[in-house]
Amino acid sequence: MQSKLQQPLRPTQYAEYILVTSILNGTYPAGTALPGERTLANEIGITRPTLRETLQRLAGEGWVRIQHGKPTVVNDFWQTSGLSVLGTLAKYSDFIANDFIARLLEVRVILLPPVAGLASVHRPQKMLSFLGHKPQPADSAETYAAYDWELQICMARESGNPIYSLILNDFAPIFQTMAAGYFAVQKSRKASLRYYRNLARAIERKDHSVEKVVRKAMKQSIEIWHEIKRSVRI
Amino acid sequence: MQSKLQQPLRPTQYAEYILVTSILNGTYPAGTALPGERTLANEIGITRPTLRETLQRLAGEGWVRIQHGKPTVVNDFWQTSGLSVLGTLAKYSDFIANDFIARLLEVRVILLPPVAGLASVHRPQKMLSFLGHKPQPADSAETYAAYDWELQICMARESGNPIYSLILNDFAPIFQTMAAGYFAVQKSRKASLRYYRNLARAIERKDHSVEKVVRKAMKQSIEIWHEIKRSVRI
DNA sequence: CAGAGAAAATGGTATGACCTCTTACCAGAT
DNA sequence: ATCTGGTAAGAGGTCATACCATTTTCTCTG
Repeated sequence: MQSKLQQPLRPTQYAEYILVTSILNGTYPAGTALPGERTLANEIGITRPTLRETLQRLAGEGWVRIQHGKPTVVNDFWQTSGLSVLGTLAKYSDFIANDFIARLLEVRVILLPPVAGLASVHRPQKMLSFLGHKPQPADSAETYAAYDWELQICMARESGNPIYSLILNDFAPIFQTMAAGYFAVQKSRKASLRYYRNLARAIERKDHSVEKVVRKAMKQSIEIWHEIKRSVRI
Repeated sequence: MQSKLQQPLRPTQYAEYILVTSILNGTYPAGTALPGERTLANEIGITRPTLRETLQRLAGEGWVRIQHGKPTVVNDFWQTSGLSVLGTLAKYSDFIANDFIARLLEVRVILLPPVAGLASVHRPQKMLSFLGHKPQPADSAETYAAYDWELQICMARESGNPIYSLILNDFAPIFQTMAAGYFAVQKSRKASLRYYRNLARAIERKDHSVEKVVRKAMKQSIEIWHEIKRSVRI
């Protein structure tokens, strides 16, 4: 799979592209020093202020460590970066992003059921009203993708713990790319409709079965995703 | 509680401080447009390139939305930011950070047990060797804080799912500030020692009791934390 | 040989000019 | 009166260059 279509990128975006790919492909290995800003800007073909904007941004994400007077060094972003790298990785290296989708879905199996449980206890009416206008069987993949994402956002918000919202926001870029392919398959849309219906019923029952319903649906979505990937590769 | 002692901040850090606090205290409400870069730089007392570095960084964290030609607008960071805001919030507004610690601990109760379970299955020997050199009862609070943090990092790394490491990295800044106060209390250190011992035994038993042990310890840590906060307020 | 100081390297900031995009406004055509 | 196109203003994007601050290295001196 190729990287995103590289339109005439702005200098700052081009610099980010060059730096990130160079770090990922080993041109600038973790632990080594980056060339000086002056030479680096010259190599990339942009000016130093422009390069610095990009460097500051990458430093904020944990890719590099900038220190006054010392050379800027490349980090092992597994040890220094936060979830925000997922967005950048999704931008510039799709093949890595595909590996991450499976891992992301695994995390979701752990995280979302308790979140749904909290939301169903704190704000059951909000959840039910959202589940009330679920998509129709004939709706497009985009409609399903948008609705499914909004449902997760809704659960996180109504859980009462804002941390969950922040985590979800970091998941957004990779999730969006995944959802397009996922909901293009009819089986996924059908499964999701069942999930939405079962979830609404569980919330109405108030018998703490919400977590089980969500966990089951999340596990099933992993299986469907793997099926899709298999069928695509053949 | 006051904000961190503001040393002679560098212009770029000063700008970040001004902007973040101004957003948090409502000077620049979410949804409104920020003053133009030229006037804003003038107001803060720095130059435009310097301001831009800060703005780019804040935009990367989701505080503002920058678009070519249009004014820069302030975001509702609950809807746009990722976990990385926790670090910035911890920097500039401790009172909010204190609210977050409780929420962060709640998330940890959900997240860490499964992570520990995965790590104990994938790399039991690594976990046991790490648990082998646990701190002594007489060690300092700093020693406990460092060890406890490294244990979490170790579990995330050995879980086999790198996403967990990224999440933990985002937790780091707030967790570090919390650990200092937490492990200053002897009860916390004793409880942790029991936890480390029980965890090692559970891993050796290989009977899937690891998750329960970790969950119990995490819940207890919340109780202890609340006790500490109560005693401090009186 | 050791220490102090100068020089080099590197990141940090400042100026000011110019380019590009977006928007709003206005004159002209329909 | 309405639509269309152009034009100007405002905002962000980039560039060029000079200078400041910190760190490191090397050299000179005692």
